[in-house]
Amino acid sequence: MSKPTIRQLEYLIALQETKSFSKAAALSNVTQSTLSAGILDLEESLQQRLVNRGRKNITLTSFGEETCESAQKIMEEIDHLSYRAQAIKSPLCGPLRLGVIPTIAPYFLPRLMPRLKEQYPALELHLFEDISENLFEKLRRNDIDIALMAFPYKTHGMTQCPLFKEQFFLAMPKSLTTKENFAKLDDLDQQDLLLLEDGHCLRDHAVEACNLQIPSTRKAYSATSLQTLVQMVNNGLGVTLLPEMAVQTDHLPENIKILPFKKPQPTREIGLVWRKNSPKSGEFEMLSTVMTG
Amino acid sequence: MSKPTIRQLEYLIALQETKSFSKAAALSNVTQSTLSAGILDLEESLQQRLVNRGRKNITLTSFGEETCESAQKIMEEIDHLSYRAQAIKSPLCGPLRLGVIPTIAPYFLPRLMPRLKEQYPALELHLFEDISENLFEKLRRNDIDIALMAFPYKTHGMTQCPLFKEQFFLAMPKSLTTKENFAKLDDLDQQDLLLLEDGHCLRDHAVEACNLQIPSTRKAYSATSLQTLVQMVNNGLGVTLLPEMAVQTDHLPENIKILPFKKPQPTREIGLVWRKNSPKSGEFEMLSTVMTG
DNA sequence: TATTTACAATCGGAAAAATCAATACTAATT
DNA sequence: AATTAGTATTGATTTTTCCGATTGTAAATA
Repeated sequence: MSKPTIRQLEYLIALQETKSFSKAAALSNVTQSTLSAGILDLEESLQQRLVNRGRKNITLTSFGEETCESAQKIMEEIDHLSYRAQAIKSPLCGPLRLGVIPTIAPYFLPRLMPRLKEQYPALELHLFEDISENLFEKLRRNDIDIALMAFPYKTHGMTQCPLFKEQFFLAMPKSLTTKENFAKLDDLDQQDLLLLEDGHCLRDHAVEACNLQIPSTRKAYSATSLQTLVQMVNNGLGVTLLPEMAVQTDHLPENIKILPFKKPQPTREIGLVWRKNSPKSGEFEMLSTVMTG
Repeated sequence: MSKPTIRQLEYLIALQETKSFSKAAALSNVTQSTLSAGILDLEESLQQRLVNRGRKNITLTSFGEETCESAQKIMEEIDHLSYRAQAIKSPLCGPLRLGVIPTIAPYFLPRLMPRLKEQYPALELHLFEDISENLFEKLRRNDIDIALMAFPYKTHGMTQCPLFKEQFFLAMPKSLTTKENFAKLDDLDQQDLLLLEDGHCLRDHAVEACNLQIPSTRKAYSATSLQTLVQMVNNGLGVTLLPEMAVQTDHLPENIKILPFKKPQPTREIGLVWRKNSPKSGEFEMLSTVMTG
């Protein structure tokens, strides 16, 4: 009544993948006899058949499938173990798939990349620009390792790591001059507020921050990027909210005037999101300090 | 650069528990030299120190702790594996800790136990009666294996297995005679509705079902068990809602009249809850069929 | 029907590993 | 300096793993 072996569990996984003892053996880099014996041992130690040995093709029993799932979990955990051991010695090294929302990417990445290159020259950053919803889905499916996005956003089963808050500014055409040097939230719904199209969290956060009811008729004015939005404001079509980083970085057109808000200032929070069980969690913490620093 | 061994991970866990190579060795039923070599091998294969070897006492490095957590997950998964292999051959056998809420236990268990004894004579049922909140906590802490309770109730990270719905009946003193043979939900807030004390989900479900605002002043009337509540109704102190099983089973006092509700009938759902990753999930499914059948 | 094919199980021996018992080593304590 | 309390090391022994060759068996083919 001994315990299953990691090797035996590997054999079982290979067997499930190949549905053949000989192929599974090749996959596991052992001879067929070894794998056969290994599986028999496993069945012996569990006192349960794992494989239906048909003449033409073999299948796993339902308990075999169940066992295989556990085996995969175990192998995954072991891989994580080894990965982390490696990552301690040379963290943030090799490929890393980073998702970024469109209202952050063009402003934050140019600042980030040089610093990252300097501190972690071996890091291969693969970028994916998409809206929060899609990034979240990509995270869940392990299509990306980590996402840079704006909160509040519910990310179940993930770790959220807030980096910093930034305030929104009012961008208006110079023609709409006021003597005021500050905008007030109350003023907003009286004017033509231009927003990004649906799906951009910036839109939601702006709406939320300003406590506005946006009638769907306004959708006619929605734009697909902040740059476009700025152009629309420049042409006198209305006003909009711009996040701090867009104001600092963008080469803004002539005809645009930026006003800060009086308190309460509308803000959004920028942060990282990753799967709670990611083996790279430790490295992501380090990444976050590069991003805040 | 080989892979960690299950045995090595066991050694590490023993080491964390005992903080001593010799004691850990004894715990693992090997000699001190074996365990020492095992840990060294593990450190070698991960290329990382796992143990701070102080003269007086040893500690795990932070990576050692991290590795130990993974090791525990792995061991747990392996235990599950072995347990399930065993459980297939003789399911629902041995000790099982079942939590039951007080508004179900006295009515349902007398019906359940004989059938359970018949179908699974080797099952050792240990019963824990408590309110939903505490049962949930006991589940989380693995103080019980499974709970029988009433829905809706949010049980995060658990599997809910609904068994059946039961309707509520109105229990009133015979003195309050109406010509009606049915009660209506609208009638309720005009009368003295007696409820269980706070914490009982029956109270919440009744309130919810009847769409009532219960002023806290009514608390004066609250009782600690359905039996007590029935006595209060019997003494003409008011009316109450009783679940179907209480009506069917209880030897109700003379002075009480039971009325069914007109549609929409208020109901509650009875079901099982267990940890999603419980190795006994398969057996619990079987248990549920005994309970519905 | 006889033969071939395809595949898993089994066997015996060799290589690798895990383990033990004894011993060496090291720092703190007496 | 001797003792103590702990871990590391060593060499022999047992156990496990693995290979290569062989056997066994049902299906496919001739």
